[in-house]
Amino acid sequence: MSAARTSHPRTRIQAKRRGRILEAALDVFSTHGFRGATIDQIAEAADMSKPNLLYYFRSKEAIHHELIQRLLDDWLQPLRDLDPAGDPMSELRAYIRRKIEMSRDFPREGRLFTNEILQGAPHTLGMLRDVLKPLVDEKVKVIEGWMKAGHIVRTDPYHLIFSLWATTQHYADFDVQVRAVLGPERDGEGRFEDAARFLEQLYLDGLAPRQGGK
Amino acid sequence: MSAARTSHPRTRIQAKRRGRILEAALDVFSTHGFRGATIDQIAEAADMSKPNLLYYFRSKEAIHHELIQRLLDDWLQPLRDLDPAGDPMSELRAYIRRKIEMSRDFPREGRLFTNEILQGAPHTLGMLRDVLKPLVDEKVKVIEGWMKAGHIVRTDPYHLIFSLWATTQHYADFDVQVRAVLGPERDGEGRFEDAARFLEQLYLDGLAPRQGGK
DNA sequence: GTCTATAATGCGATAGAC
DNA sequence: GTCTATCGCATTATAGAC
Repeated sequence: MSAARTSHPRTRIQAKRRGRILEAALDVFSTHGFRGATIDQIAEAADMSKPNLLYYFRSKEAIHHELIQRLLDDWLQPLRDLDPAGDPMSELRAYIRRKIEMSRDFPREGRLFTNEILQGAPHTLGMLRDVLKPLVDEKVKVIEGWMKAGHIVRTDPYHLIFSLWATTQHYADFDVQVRAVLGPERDGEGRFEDAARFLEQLYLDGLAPRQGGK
Repeated sequence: MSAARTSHPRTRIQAKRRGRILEAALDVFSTHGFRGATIDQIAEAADMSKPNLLYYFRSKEAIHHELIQRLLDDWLQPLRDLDPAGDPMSELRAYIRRKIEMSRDFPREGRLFTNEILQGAPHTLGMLRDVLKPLVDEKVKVIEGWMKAGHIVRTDPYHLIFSLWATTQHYADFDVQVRAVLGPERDGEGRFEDAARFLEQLYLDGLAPRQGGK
């Protein structure tokens, strides 16, 4: 069969090999960026020859494109899960927990996106407008609802979301720096738990309605 | 004279040309990363030929190295300026303001560092340990002093600093995303002022000592 | 489907004239 | 100091045998 290069492989064996390539590509793209990554590196990581890899994907760009598309949905799931009917403080706490867990368990995915955005989102700008912005706009309305109901203090909901993204994503993107600063004496997975606790305190205290109520 | 390649050019004309190269290189490295940048691009941006550029710098890596070294000091200045004798809330507010202004006025410098850290700090790891960590350790002690004196709530000072870095740096690194989400209707330099106000509110309210005491 | 070989281009760096 | 020309290697992608 000669349909290996389509996005929808017909056979199980093709799906499996494409999956192995994507897994290897995630490794390489996330640490070297798109241009810094080479097909050779990806092929070696996927344990196959370069021409063989290019039998499954038309080009380096095609691999990157499919990777971005597949991962964006997962990446936004915590924000999608923000429940308008839930208790605001519990929802925020759950969101922070989920995002910190993702930085701990899937740092490569985060770095892939950061690399992409940092370089001006050349392959992703359309998705930012068509997928990301509508979702954020929707959740901003949820947050504004909580503010009007007096459950959390009034503030700029867009910048609140940016701030949540930035603080949680930091532990994936700047992992090297975080570990260098914490030093060997505090090295270990505990930093993620410490981060979650700190961020819960910061956001939950910072957003709790004031007693005096303005 | 044949000393153009040393780090300390003797003549004014050499310093000027090297400066023009570094300015162009900042542009290119900050948007494409080290490996994504080409000497051709830098040379064109500096309006000189590639061999001419390589007369002033031994190699692509030498340009990058000097850029990182020159900028790190500026980059850490706001943290250095954190005054143990100052009012904690005013010091934090000033720090946030300074960092947001830097993201607005010097976004390329921020992206240069983020690119570098994201890729595992291959050229910078030593500086993180020798320069960054000692400075952070020193300022952590300052913050701990404020906590013990009851001026701000007790929390993890390392993660507080990470959080401040992440939230302020976000507006340089993720500028494309921020603008895509805010949309054309909120596009304009106002986003930096909005960000500063939001962050002041978050941190100052979140860190203010509770009325009931601990 | 997978391989070896190689085409085609991009890129860092140098040679050598002026 | 600056240029044109070019070397040498890396890298993307393809050709064609098996």
